[in-house]
Amino acid sequence: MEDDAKKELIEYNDKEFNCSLAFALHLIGDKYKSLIIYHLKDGAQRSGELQKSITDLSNRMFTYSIRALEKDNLVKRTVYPVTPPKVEYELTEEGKSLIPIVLELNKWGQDFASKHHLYAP
Amino acid sequence: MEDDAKKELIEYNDKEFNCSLAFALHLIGDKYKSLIIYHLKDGAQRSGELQKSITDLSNRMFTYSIRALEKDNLVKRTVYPVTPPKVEYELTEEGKSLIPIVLELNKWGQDFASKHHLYAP
DNA sequence: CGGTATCCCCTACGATACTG
DNA sequence: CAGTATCGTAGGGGATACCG
Repeated sequence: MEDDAKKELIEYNDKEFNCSLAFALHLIGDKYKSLIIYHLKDGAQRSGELQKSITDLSNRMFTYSIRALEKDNLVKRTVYPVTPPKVEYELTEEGKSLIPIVLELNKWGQDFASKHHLYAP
Repeated sequence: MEDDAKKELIEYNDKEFNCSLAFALHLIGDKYKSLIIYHLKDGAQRSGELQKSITDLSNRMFTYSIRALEKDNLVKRTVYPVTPPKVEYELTEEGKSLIPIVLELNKWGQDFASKHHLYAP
């Protein structure tokens, strides 16, 4: 029973999760969060660079996603008091613990796309 | 570059994905799909049992999610022509390849919840 | 028992414009 | 350069009722 799915209730920010898997997906499951984590895997990145590195990531959704990751203590934000402003983001230790999972999921997606010949010419 | 994120375009069901990670999340990232995969990890299950095993899973969302998984060739559906009707679901080989990832993600969620003392008494 | 159909809501997400 | 504000949309998701 130890490593089985816990049925115990998880409470987080006034929300409830019946399963740790559902909870994990809440933290990183939406469209851009895991992409951000992926792109931060090799170290801190400047805000603009990070945003540009992710295709189709609008400024609005970037802010939205990175703020959520920050709140959840997966990403750390550092502001340098210079002009023009400079902001860097990097993974926290807890955020880094997600890297292997994200890498695996990415690889799985690659394999699936290759097997089914989904890559456009 | 081999195991890096491919920038190549993935086309799937009239949708486009710029990253294999985003694509993978499209396949299993929403609220219940990964939970279904998790609960099928030990073998085939009868429809009703499977549905009941997942807390808060409505009949409607169960059908919706399992149909999508079926279309994506991650789950196989077997109908037994008896009365009353009996239907079983099981992971395909491709679906099984997701088990380790889902297990890891589940464990990660457990660890996070434990560290932050999120488990309700 | 297993599944579909309808109605409706909420929110993740997009586009655009604007501030320090 | 970094971020916020506002408006608008699509679809994931809940509740309920109904078929073979």
